[in-house]
Order: sequence, then C-alpha cells, then structure tokens
Amino acid sequence: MPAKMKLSNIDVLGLLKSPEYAQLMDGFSERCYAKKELISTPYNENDSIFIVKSGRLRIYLSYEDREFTLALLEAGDIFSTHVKTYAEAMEDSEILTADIRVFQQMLIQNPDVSISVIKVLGILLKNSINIIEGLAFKDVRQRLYDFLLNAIADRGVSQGGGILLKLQLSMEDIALLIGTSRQTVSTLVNELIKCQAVKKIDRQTLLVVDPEIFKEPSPSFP
Amino acid sequence: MPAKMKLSNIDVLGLLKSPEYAQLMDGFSERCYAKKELISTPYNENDSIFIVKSGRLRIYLSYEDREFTLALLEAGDIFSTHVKTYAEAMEDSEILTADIRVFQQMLIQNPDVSISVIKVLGILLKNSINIIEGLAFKDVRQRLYDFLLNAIADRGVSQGGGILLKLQLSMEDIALLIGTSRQTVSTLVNELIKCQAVKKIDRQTLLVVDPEIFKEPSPSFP
DNA sequence: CCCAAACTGTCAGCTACCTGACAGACAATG
DNA sequence: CATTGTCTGTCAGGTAGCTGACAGTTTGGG
Repeated sequence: MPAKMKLSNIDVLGLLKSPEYAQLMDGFSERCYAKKELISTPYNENDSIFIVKSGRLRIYLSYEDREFTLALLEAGDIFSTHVKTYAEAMEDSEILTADIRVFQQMLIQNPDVSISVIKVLGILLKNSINIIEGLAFKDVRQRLYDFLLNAIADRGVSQGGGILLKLQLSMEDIALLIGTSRQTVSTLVNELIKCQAVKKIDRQTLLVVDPEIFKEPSPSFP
Repeated sequence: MPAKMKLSNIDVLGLLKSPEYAQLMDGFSERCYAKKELISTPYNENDSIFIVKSGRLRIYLSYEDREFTLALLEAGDIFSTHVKTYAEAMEDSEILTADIRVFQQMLIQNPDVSISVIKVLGILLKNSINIIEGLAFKDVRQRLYDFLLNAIADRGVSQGGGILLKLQLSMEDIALLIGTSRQTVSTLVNELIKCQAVKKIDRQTLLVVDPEIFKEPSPSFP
C-alpha cells in the first residue's frame, strides 16, 4: 500500500522548464487552489491532465458518503482526470492543467514524451494493484504496517534511536488511505505506542523505534 | 467490477495482421499453453508483453495461498507482465509474446503505436480502479451484482423471458473475481434463484429474469 | 487570549463474512 | 458403466472491524 504515488523519479517540472519543451508548456495553464478546494470531480465534463507545481493534493474515490484515498500528490506529480476520481487540495496549491485533447496533440508532435506517459501510467497501474492486493488479502493491521513501511522508505529520516516520520496526516487521513475507520487506526497506532514500537512526538509526527515488527511474513518461493 | 478486461475495442489482432505492421509482428513469438499451465509469474526474470491469439487466460494476484483474479483475457486482449501478477491458461491457448525491451524498440520506430499502448494502459487503470471501488465500498452482494451486470453487458444474449448468460465459470471462479469465498457466492446465487431473479439453466449458464434488482442505489448528484 | 471547530481515545454492541465440515450432484476417464 | 475427482449447497461457530456515542485535547481564527 503506497503512501502516495510518487512519480518524481521522472522530473517532470524540470523537464517542462527546459527550452525544448517551451511550446509544449504553452498548452498548460496555471491556477491556484485553496485548501480543501476541489480541483476536479467525476462530473467534470472534459478530461484533462494536470501537474502539481506546489502544494499537496488528495486523489480519492467517493461512494455513498464514504471515501477512499487513492494517492497523495506533491510537487512534480502528474495525474489525469480520465478516471472517475475526485482531486482535492490538502493545502493551498498551484496546479498546471492541460486539456486531454490538447495534450494528445502534443504527444503526436513529441513522440518521445509518450514514452514518459507510458511510464507514468505503468507506475499508476502498479500502485493500483498494490492497493488491490492490500484490500483483497490483508487485514487492517497489515495495511497500516505496509503504509508505515512505505512512508518510512519515502520520507523517513534516520535519527538517534529511530526513524523520524513527519506524516502530515490525521488518523482520519490515514484511515482513508488504507480503507478503514478513524477509530480503528487510532486504536492500532496506540497499540504500537504501548508496545514501544513507535513514540508519538506530536500530532503529526512519529518516531519509529522498531520497523521490524511491521514486516509481513515473507512470501514462500515457488 | 469488470467481468474481464475486454480490450478488443482496439482490434489488436487485426492490426497486427495488416502489412504495415508486418515487421512489428516479427518481434513476437507464438506459443501454445495447455489448460492450467502458467504463462508467467512474478518471479519471471524478464518482463514481456503478450497478446492472446486464442483461448482464455486468468490474470491473478496471489498472497499466502490465497488468490484474487484481476482479469480474464480472451482472443485479442493484451497484457504486460511488468506488474507482479500470475497468468494462467484457463483452457488450451495460443499466446503471442514479445520481450518488453524489443517492444519498447518497436515503439520508438512506430510512434503511433504508443498512442494505442497509452489507451490500453488507460483501460487497465480504469479497471483497477473499479476493482478498488468494489473492494473498498461495497459488500459481497453488491460486488456479485456488479459482476453480473457487467457480464450481461458484455456477453448477455436477450431471449424470450430474460437474458441468457453463458459464464464459463464455476462458483469458485466467480468468488476469486469478486474477492470472497466459494461458499458465499453459492449462497448468494441460490438466494437469487429462490427469489426468481435468475433461473439456473445448467452449471455454466444462467437466465437472468430481472436484472433490475442488481442495480445499485444511484449516486447522489453533487 | 478565548472559544469554536477539529481532532483523538476508548468502549460496547452488532453483523457480514470467513472457515471447516460434510453430503450430495455432476463430469469425465478408463 | 463404474469410479474417481471436481463442483455444489448448506449449516454452525467464530471474529475482525464497523458504528455510534461521548469525553478529553489540541488548534487556530477573531
């Protein structure tokens, strides 16, 4: 279960700044969104692709007043609205947007860009499959552990006595990411604190003392 | 929840037969697989993409002796092994395979093909997200109903008194597709038969009398 | 600095679904 | 046609995790 769909291994923002993509860049328009503002919904008539310039977005599904977070995006990440998801600014954010038709036009003129697009889609697909694996096979505890392991790999900072984790997330935020209720996350995290595996620094940050206990049973090789 | 990832709206097989793709075709090699034979596993060292020429494949995830079926593929469908899935022949099948590196080379030489690849990936992604929606939000009953609705749209044949559904699947097969146990599917299907919503023709085929009761509560417009 | 709004912890039902078990139906292979 | 394996229906327990409730804490806006 991924903490977020980090796509920055392809340095999109840097790429777009370079002169050879100047004209490609023209297809994009920039806009600011305030915290909690919706950037797109499944009811948006025309598809578009967008790139996060600054801030943080949450991509989520919604169904009968319940929600499930598919991904958190940061500066440099890309997404497309062609799937029926919502995108919401978690803080004030700047977003570059291009209509999908315009973008397709760009692709035809810059065939090498399409290789990058294929890579990004591949990553997105891989992440989706990880989410399915979690939901189909694992209980809430293991999904939480997987989430923490990912967060450590992604943004954990080694420190005397453990790994510092500044998740900028509430219990509820985590619950939406791993597909469970706020209460269950709260209980499980406090269980970890009680058994000394993690220390609570403040509301937003944990110190992970022993990441070992998060590890899942290793797969049996065929 | 899709019955299968039908990708045939892009007529890949026809496309590959046409003369302009003759050289592209050269990159592919053909092989037959017997029923229940594995075509690829997550432990296969080198990635490849493959196209189903005939037969039926099951793409699935496995975790600690449990399985979850992501998709059923038929003639004309495409898949890539770059995600950690298993592919198994459900009946004797002919498969065209190309190494992913060779294929990437082909893409560079045929830029217009990459648009098709992007489309296929987009469809795969959309399907994954449908699966996530099912697992995250819906109970087993609704997942079964969604599966039946999809199957009807996909392969249902209108007939006096209902829609004929030749699913070539056992209760267990369905269970693996919707993420539940064999027993639960059996119970739910028999419940449908008892309340006259469907008639059992034989082991493999149902006659759906009233598809209306499968419909889920319509989404509240924002 | 104060108050409202947003978070957090915890607990007591409740229930959808899993598991294991077993008997009966069906299919296919010699 | 007999026999073996595969598929099906059903039931009785057990449990993970949901829901609602409520009190305590923290945060931030005015």
